[in-house]
Amino acid sequence: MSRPVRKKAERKSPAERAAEIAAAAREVAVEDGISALTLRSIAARIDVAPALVAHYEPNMESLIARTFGGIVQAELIEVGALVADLATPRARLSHLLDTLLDGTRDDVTLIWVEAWAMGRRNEALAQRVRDEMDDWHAFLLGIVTAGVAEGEFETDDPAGVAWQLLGMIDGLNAHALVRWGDSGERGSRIGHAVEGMLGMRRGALAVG
Amino acid sequence: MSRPVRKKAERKSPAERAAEIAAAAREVAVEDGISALTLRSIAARIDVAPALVAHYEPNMESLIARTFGGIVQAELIEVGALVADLATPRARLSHLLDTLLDGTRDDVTLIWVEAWAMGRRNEALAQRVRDEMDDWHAFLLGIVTAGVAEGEFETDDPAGVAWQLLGMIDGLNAHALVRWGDSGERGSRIGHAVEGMLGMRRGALAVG
DNA sequence: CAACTTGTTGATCGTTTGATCAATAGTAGA
DNA sequence: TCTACTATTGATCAAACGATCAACAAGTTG
Repeated sequence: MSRPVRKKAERKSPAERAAEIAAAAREVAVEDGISALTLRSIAARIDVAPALVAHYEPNMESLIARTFGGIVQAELIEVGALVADLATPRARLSHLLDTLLDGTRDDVTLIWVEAWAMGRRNEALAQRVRDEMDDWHAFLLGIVTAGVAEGEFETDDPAGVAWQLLGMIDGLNAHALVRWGDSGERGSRIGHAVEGMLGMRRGALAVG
Repeated sequence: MSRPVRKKAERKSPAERAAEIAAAAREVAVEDGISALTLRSIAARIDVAPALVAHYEPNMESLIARTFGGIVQAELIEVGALVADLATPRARLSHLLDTLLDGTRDDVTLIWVEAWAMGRRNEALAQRVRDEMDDWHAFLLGIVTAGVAEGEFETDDPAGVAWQLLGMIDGLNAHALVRWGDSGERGSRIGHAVEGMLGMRRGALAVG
């Protein structure tokens, strides 16, 4: 006779409850991916009736899209801050790659991979994915163009290089979702490829 | 009063029926992804009762895993044959990249992306994904080592380069699932990166 | 203190899914 | 021809999903 005991949820202001639901959704997504986002999984996490979650969201599509956006946006800000203080574009890029490929971000990688797939059935999510990819591209493009301006990098297609970088990072991380064990080597492998794209001599990226 | 009309399926030998079901599953997966593989979607395609599909498969997990394997294996064989006759490793690699990044293989890309995500809930699929990735890696490794032996490429970590190549290809293709429009540029962007990994001078990959 | 507003819930609906099983109807062998 | 075998099916189940809505109750206002 041990049913889930929930008396009655505390009454909160709409803004507060909406924020709580959004936070719960982010937690669920980080733990089990955005494919695990259901009215019931979110409601259970904050010990609330599923209908309440539905009451605060027009539909699941938009909730998934917004949750994806929140997580990915936060990561971009976090990573951006982590790199902002470094002296040179080369150092920023090198540290960025080390950070993104250190194998500790599989939770966010899963979210990206699921988003690419689910985006084909959820247009709101697809639009959000495009927006966030644009933001990441702009971030990388900033580093690349700065490096070109300072003479560290050399390319006639900075935007293309930025897309290429993003593709490499995402692809290697996606592989790690199923292939364990090689996380430590992910970062080191990408070096020469980046040097080739940016006209650097071999090993120049990782130095110092 | 227009119900789906199906009298009774023609009686076939187990081997024949099993092959038919496998083929139907591959068709469904290529059209709508492996997430669309259900007893009912497969049964409907060959105009058969859903229970018959279940009768031929122990469970959905293995059906999905085997269907994934069949599709991906076929593509590797197809692409391998497409490139086998070319004279030099450089030509093989160049043509391979052009082929895989020409934007005409989104169907298979969707299957890969879904497999990385679904592999976390379907161990049989995850194992199959690892196996197929190993095969692709071995294929790329063969080209790289041949190039090194013939003096076209230069690297002290051919296996790492092969993984890197695979990651780049998959990442760029995955992006295209949501970001259309740039398919024509995918192939051209990867060139300098590859040249950097393989110690080639700029532009050497694409020549002739 | 009464009336009103509204945050919250249980109940319920319609779908879709994988799975099981007794019953049916072709097919081959005696 | 009769019998044994088995490929195939309809019916059905439980689980999980998004969604809706009348009803309840905790605040707020007058």
